[in-house]
Amino acid sequence: MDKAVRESKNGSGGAGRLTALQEPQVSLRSRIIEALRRAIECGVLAPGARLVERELCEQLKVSRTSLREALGELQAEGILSYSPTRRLSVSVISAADAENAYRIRGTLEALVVDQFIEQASEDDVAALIEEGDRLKAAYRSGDVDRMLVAKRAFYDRICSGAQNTIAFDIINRLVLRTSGLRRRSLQRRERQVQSVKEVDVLLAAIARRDVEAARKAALQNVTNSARSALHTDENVPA
Amino acid sequence: MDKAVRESKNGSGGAGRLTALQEPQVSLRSRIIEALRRAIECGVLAPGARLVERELCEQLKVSRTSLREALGELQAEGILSYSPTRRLSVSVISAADAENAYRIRGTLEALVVDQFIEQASEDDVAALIEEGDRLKAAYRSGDVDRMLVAKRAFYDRICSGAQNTIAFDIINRLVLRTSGLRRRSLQRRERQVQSVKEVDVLLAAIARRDVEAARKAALQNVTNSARSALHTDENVPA
DNA sequence: AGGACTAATTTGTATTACATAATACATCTG
DNA sequence: CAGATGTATTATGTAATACAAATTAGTCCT
Repeated sequence: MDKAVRESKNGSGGAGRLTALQEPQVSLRSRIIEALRRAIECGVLAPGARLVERELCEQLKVSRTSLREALGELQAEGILSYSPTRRLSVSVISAADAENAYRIRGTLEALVVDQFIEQASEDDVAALIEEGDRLKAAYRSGDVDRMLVAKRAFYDRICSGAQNTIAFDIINRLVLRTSGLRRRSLQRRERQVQSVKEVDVLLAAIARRDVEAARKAALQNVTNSARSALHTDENVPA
Repeated sequence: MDKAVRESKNGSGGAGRLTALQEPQVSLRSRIIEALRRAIECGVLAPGARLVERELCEQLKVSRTSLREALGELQAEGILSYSPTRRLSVSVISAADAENAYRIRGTLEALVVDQFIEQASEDDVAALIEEGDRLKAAYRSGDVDRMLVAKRAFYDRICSGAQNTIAFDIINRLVLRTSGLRRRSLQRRERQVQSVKEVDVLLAAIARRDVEAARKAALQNVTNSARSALHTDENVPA
């Protein structure tokens, strides 16, 4: 999944030779999926929101055939779901499932961090640190969308350094599934500050190739996210 | 994914109350997916095999529309993939990816086993042990298909006892992705014998609610599977 | 208001169509 | 004849249309 993201990191082309043009055209389906995903991640389509095929077709200006292929995929991913009565809506993740999603993410992130340290070159580490700077900048900016993008890029670096694309895909899926919850928690300044610190701790551990510390940092990171997202004061509006 | 599997475990209905009839009709799409998945798992469609839409339509007797929806889903799951030249085929998993898949499975299984011990009732444990018996019987029978089914049922029990459906889905996906490799290794008698032992160790640990031992057993189990599947003597035909 | 009947939507599936891309096959040229 | 070029065939991506079955909304009746 997320082929687009992965393919976009083309190596530096040597001058004098033509490089194959990647993605002559991203398939419409991918673009629809991308659009919907973004909409969900950004909260344009809130959890629970009902989706009507015809409307989406009109808004996206695509045929129902293509739309449905995209919807099918998102449903397979679990971020859309059909009610018993066949109505499609953005999945509302239960607290229990969210808890599980976070737990799984925790183990997975610990795993890839481990692999990263084991396999990454010095350059990879440097690149990751740089990506980390961008991530921190995003947190400081307070712009949630930017955080989401930066965070994903950060993961991407770790996973590709760890040479574990599968984990990347799974993590991304999990993240998306909890994006409904995440959003609010990411908006809280204190969480942002905390996140910056966490990134620092993690990067420091990675930089000195301290597997144990890094695993712990990764796990802690997710644990905190979970806590912040889950038992967030639901009574904010009160 | 695998909605069908999940929905089929309806709780015991108290007498005197009507239970909603589940799955009034499994959608055609699900059935197509199921058929293709089984074909892949059983090796009817070997890794690398090319798939032609029209042919599949004819064989399955469904419209291209429906077929494509199914194909899309399987592709999203990673068990089918498009070549850069748009040819669809059963994914051939690289050794590196397989290694990762197994590693991830290892951590996930350790996690759910942990959760199982933490949350399962005595009944759940009893049910799991029973399921384990069936699994062992399957291993002893030497019938690979039966093993696959039993193994999945076993996982299902663990995950539902652990109340972690998400993990179940992910594990299933991973299993499917490596099914090409698995098959051969499952056929080897020694592996079967070994598997029976492993199940016993795991169940024993779970029965006495020994988290550490159980985690270790689960992890060991996957590690062994991986070893058996991966560095399997490729030179069998030689 | 409560209930039954009808009309309008929505979804699942199928068919047909067509442009573009990919492959196989035939031809030409040196 | 090898290699290159052109052409026919097949496959895929996307759209449009159709229609039955299920669902929902709306209307009318009492």
